[in-house]
Amino acid sequence: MQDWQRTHTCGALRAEHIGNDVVVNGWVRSVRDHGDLVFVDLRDRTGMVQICADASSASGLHDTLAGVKPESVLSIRGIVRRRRPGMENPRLETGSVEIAVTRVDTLNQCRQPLPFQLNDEAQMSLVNEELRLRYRYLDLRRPRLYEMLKLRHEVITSIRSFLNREGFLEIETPLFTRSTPEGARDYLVPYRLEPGLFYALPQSPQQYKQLLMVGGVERYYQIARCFRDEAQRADRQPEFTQLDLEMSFVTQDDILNLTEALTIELITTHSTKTLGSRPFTRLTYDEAIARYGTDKPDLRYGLELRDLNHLFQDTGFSVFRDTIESGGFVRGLIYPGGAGLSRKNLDDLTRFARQIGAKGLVHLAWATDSDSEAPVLQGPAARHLTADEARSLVRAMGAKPGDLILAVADSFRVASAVLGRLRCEIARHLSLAPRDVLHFCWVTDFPLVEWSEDEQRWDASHHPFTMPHLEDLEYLESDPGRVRAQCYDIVCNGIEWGSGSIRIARADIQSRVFALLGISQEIQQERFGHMLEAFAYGAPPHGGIAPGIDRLIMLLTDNDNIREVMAFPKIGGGGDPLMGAPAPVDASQLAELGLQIVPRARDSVHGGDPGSNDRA
RNA sequence: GGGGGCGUAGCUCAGUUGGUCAGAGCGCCGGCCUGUCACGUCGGAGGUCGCGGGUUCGAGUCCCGUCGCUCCCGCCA
Repeated sequence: MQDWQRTHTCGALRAEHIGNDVVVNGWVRSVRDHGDLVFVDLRDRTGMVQICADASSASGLHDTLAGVKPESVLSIRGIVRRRRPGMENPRLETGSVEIAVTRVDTLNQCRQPLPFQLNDEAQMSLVNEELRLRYRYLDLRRPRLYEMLKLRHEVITSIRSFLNREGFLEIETPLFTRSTPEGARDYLVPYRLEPGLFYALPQSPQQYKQLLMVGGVERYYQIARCFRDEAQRADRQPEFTQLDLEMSFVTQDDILNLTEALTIELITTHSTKTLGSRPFTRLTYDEAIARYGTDKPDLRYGLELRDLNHLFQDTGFSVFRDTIESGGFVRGLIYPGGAGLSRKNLDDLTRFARQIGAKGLVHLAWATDSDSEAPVLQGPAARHLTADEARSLVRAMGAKPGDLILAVADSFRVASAVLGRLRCEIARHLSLAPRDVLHFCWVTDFPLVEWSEDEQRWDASHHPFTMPHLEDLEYLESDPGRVRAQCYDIVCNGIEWGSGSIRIARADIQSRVFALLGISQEIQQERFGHMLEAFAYGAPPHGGIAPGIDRLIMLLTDNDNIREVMAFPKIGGGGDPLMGAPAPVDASQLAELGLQIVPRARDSVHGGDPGSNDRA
């Protein structure tokens, strides 16, 4: 053992170590120089301990210590001693003791100044994220980041332990695979041996896991990296991690029950948060849209949507009547206590509704000095409603005096979507969602296909291998829109955490679905021939699910930014400011791959702006 | 592809109608300080106001363009 090597970790020292001759290694968090007395806080991943030197008892060492720079790496030898009475620091685990230094080894002096003050959490929460990611190795020294990485590791460990107990095999699948034009844009990898051919990075291991089922594995899982070249959001990254799992000889309920048991174990083990419901609430897709206006409802609060068509069939208010006559819907939502909202607040809500696609937003404030027998409603639409209509409206909505009733008249889809978004907005304004509750629910029975206006064809709402409900099979050709899929999402607090389905394991059904999706025999064979062929050799009934690991850690740590729960995330355009990726490659590499770069018409390939953001 | 926000010292920010507006806090450098833990205190250095162009006697400020980050819509089977 080298004499600089530690005998204890910084965070481990306690009163019981008083008198011990110890060596600790770590990073300097701060230096407090009092002239003839100097304190250094030394930090490793286990915690922090105070080092103390004074001029009389340790003169050369005192000078060394006083000159050391924050974030330098030191080895400190010394005697653990009790702090003087009144000088204990209750905010430190090691706060009852300190180390009286007898030797200082500077293992690595830190260059100054630092790009940001990583010992100041208040400031770090404001520091430009690109800068933090460019110096991610410094950012990661913050205890908060270490705790996140540790939690992520422990959650994944629990997942493995649970699924191993349940008889699953963890199996790796290839990262170099073939492009499938469905779904998101692929990341492509050129094939050197035959220019013009490309691998694609998998958007998910979907096809491989199904082939594992055909291969008789029966229970598979993987902590799988997935790649999608799509626009980013606060909760999306070009590469992200899913718990991918698949099971054979199971029904939808088997998968839901297993996933639910796993989820409950993860939450109760790794969080102090309360589960919103046990067993998890189950909603069909139709119910979710009808009650919450979205297929990923936040169930931590009520505020359900209501249908109002039956009240306004013959109303004199033409906006409502015309919508209903032309097959549309009038739907409503309550803003509790919202009658007192200012004109500006109401304008903001209306603008918000328009932004999402509503033609307008009807708002009716119930004056507090009127009762439910003769409710006085105020708002631009109020004069169009009869007293009877006002009375039945407040009853149907379950409103109270002082509430604001919001209504949208449009197609069922648009009215629901707009009010669903307004529902979240209202809950945010009123802080209705408790931070310490995780309300998981299942949303089931999604439509198998959705009509795409853009492409004028039916589109798979999950993916083309999703099994229809057997009792709906007869409508597959005659009325595709009413066919429900054996498909499910697990949703938590308004966030889609994972989705899955029972897969089609019969070639005849698969062909009918492909036909519905407008995928010709030729295309079927070209793109999915390997799958169809596999299914013709004895495929077991199977299905699975893929919950997002990153999103789970976000939920557990109250982060709304996915970059905060990954060690080395990418910034907006998919760039990595630390590695400098993506980057140009040598002409010889391109030549070997048979690739030629065609500059964009607008600018040169690397015609960036030299004044900003260039790396040292 | 579209919309909003941001870009001034190492970091976080202020800078009004264009005219001592190149500023603050923290950090950094130097001095002093024996009980601090957001140490204190005295002094100092540090700026192509993202970049380019325009208007003007004069631009951090106004206009045009551009680059970057960020949030949202589209997109993400």
